[in-house]
Amino acid sequence: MADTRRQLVLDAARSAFFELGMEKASIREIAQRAGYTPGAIYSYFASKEAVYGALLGESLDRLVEAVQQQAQAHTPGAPRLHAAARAFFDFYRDNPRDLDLGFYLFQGMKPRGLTPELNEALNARLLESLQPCQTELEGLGMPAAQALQEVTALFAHAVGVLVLSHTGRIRLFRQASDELFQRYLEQLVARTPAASTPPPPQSAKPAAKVSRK
Amino acid sequence: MADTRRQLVLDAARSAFFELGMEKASIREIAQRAGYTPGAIYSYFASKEAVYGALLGESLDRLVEAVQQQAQAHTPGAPRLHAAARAFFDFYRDNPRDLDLGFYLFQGMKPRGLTPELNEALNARLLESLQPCQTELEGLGMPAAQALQEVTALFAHAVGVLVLSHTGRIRLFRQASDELFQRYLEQLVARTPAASTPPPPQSAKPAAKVSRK
Amino acid sequence: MADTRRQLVLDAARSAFFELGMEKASIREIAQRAGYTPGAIYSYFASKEAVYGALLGESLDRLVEAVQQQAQAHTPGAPRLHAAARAFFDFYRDNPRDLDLGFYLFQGMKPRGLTPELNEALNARLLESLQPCQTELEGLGMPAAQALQEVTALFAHAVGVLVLSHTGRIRLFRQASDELFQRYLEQLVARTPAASTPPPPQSAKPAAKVSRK
Amino acid sequence: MADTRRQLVLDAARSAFFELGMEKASIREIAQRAGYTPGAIYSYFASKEAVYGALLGESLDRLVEAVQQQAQAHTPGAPRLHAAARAFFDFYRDNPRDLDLGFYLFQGMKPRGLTPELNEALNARLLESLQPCQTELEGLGMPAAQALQEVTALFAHAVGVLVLSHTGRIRLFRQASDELFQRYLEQLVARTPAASTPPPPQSAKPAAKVSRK
DNA sequence: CATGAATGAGAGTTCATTCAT
DNA sequence: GATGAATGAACTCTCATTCAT
Repeated sequence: MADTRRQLVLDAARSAFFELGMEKASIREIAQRAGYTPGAIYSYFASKEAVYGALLGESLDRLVEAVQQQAQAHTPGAPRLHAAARAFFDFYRDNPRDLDLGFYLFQGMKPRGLTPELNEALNARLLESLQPCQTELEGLGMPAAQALQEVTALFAHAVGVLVLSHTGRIRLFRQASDELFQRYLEQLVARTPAASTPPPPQSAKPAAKVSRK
Repeated sequence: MADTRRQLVLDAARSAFFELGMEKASIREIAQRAGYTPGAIYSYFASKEAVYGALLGESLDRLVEAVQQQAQAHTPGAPRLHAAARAFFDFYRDNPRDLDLGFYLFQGMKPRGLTPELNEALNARLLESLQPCQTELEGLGMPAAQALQEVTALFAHAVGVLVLSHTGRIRLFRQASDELFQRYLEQLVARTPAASTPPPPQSAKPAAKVSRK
Repeated sequence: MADTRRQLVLDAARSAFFELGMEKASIREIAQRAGYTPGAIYSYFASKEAVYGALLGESLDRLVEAVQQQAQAHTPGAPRLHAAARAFFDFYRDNPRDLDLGFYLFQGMKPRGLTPELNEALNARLLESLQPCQTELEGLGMPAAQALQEVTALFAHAVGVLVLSHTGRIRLFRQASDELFQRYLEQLVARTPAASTPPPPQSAKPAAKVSRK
Repeated sequence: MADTRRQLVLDAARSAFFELGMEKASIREIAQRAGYTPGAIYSYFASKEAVYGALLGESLDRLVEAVQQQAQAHTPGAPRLHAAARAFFDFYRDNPRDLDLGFYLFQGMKPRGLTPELNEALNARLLESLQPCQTELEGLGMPAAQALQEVTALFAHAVGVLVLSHTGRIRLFRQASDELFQRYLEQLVARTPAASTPPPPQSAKPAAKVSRK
């Protein structure tokens, strides 16, 4: 019951943020959309920043789910790597406000909203979203350390292309972001040992997890 | 004379922004640092957003100069490509506030600050900063169209790594941004036809310019 | 049973007030410390001001007890006068928040919290706390009317020194509050007729009570 | 010109505070009385607390002046001591809100409004208001150290009686504050060596100043 | 008796911007 | 060109209190 109403606030916050952007999505605006008075918001969240922390948490949940769903829908090996990486990219391409959310969190948030615990949880979800790529790269015979490097580079490339696309700067170069990312993916696979050879029999030992140790 | 004073305001704005960040660099603060009262700023700039537009223009000027200086200091071919690309990357790595400036422009700015004319000028400078890379890739035998693709990807990759680094997210992966970008550069050179072979005699025909036509 | 719970709330209120001061000791805070929700407080008290009224009642109870205990522990006459007066002074010196409580009542409270009945009860307790001083002064041969004057002055002096001490203003004068009050006491005794002569045989007629008639 | 308007704000603040008390004298209320919008107040004062700091400063100025004026109107010695001490007492008896002002400052103010410099200045004024009493006591042959003790005690007594009077508690004792304070003064003079004898010829050496060294 | 949810009023403060002088 | 004063709208957040359940 309380969760339902908290969700109501969160939905209002998301809609406000998606329509108006960060600057205009004030507590007043959120409250109004939720059918509340401003003070009521503080029954559910300790501060405005906390609202955005929760919003980002949701966003990352959706991301993780999108990636895992796509990964499971494909066979292991290069196809599944493609699927996972593209799912990550497509998620933000199709939901650019979720990208904004992530940027905002790490730029403007005050310590109160982004507690160490929340930060930890958000980081964990981010790593989780990239875990399928790591797993597949290792499944293709890439050593764990190198796979981690490649995943990081993949993440960076995706973010870069998305930012260019989101800010419209990519038009300067008359390039399409999809193709750009696609080409990067193909180059990555080309660099991967077993990618062009038939995949080895399913390894009994599970791939090393992406983790901060 | 008027230009001198406008520059004074701009210097004050830069120092305010670099020290205090976007949120705290108010018109009041800028005026005070320039030795003016708030109203006076509006003699030189139409709005706060216009100030930041001008600030970004300056920033891109410095970027272009940094890249060209590094490019000229090296021999043509792969070494010069490296130099130009790294100069681009290092500029933002060493001056993260300039990166913020670029992001801010495309996220928070009202139309009033980013007029089409200014936008045009800013775009032109951005392309100019990447022109040396384009030139070198073509010098290494890469067709102009493909070189443009690669420059775009290079730009995207740099931005992605910089964002990861700037937001601290790269620590999650225990990776160093310099190495990450360096590796990308090496892969790019490896993909380039004449890069490992001795450079062909200086082409009489100048490389196609990066442009929006 | 209901009294027990009311006492629970009162204990929570006292701890909140003593730790956080008047401004920060909100109904929310009190409720939380009592293990209740804010609304529940209103089952026991009509308003926040009423809580503080009750708190002050308790405080005065403790004061009366402290004074009486000290007075009984000494022989009648000047020593017992000293003991009673000092007990009054020391109570507030050692518990400055109780002093705040008294001030708050007469400065910020709305009529609702300080009903005439409560006011009556609080006044009665205050007079009770000073009764031992009155009794002793009369025991020393001072006429009742004059003793009342002296008790009033003693009360005023104690309050004055306490306020100076509590607000730190006494430091301006490089004086110690204890000595200041002690000197006043000694002067009072010196003014009292029989104070230096042996006390007369215990009067059969009890001393006139401090009262508002 | 700016000073005139600052004074306007200060007058509005004083009237708001005197009529409504501290709690209800909000920035909005002050601004309205001054004919301003709330934001305009911050052109003159850094914070609400700063307004009250200035208000107290004014109050102490009036106090100092009242005391000095009364002192100069009387002959030196016991009469002038009486005059100065009574002027101090009467000032707060007749302007009880000024007493509130002083209490508020040292109880609730945040550091921002009560800077060390302001605190210093306020303390200096307070000492200044008591200086005439110190001077007269020394003129009556009292050693400087003892005179300081007596001035402190006098100050404390005055404050105590004023508080009792202001909070109405004095009625409990059916005493009049004026008489109470008057009697204290007479006792003080009686304790003073040369007070009943004709005053000595004007001392060439000026009396030691009340100071914190 | 107690909850939990919500209100409504108000708090202090900030800031880009305007405009008469 | 520059000032200085002021606006007006917004901001986040706090809190005593109410009331249906």
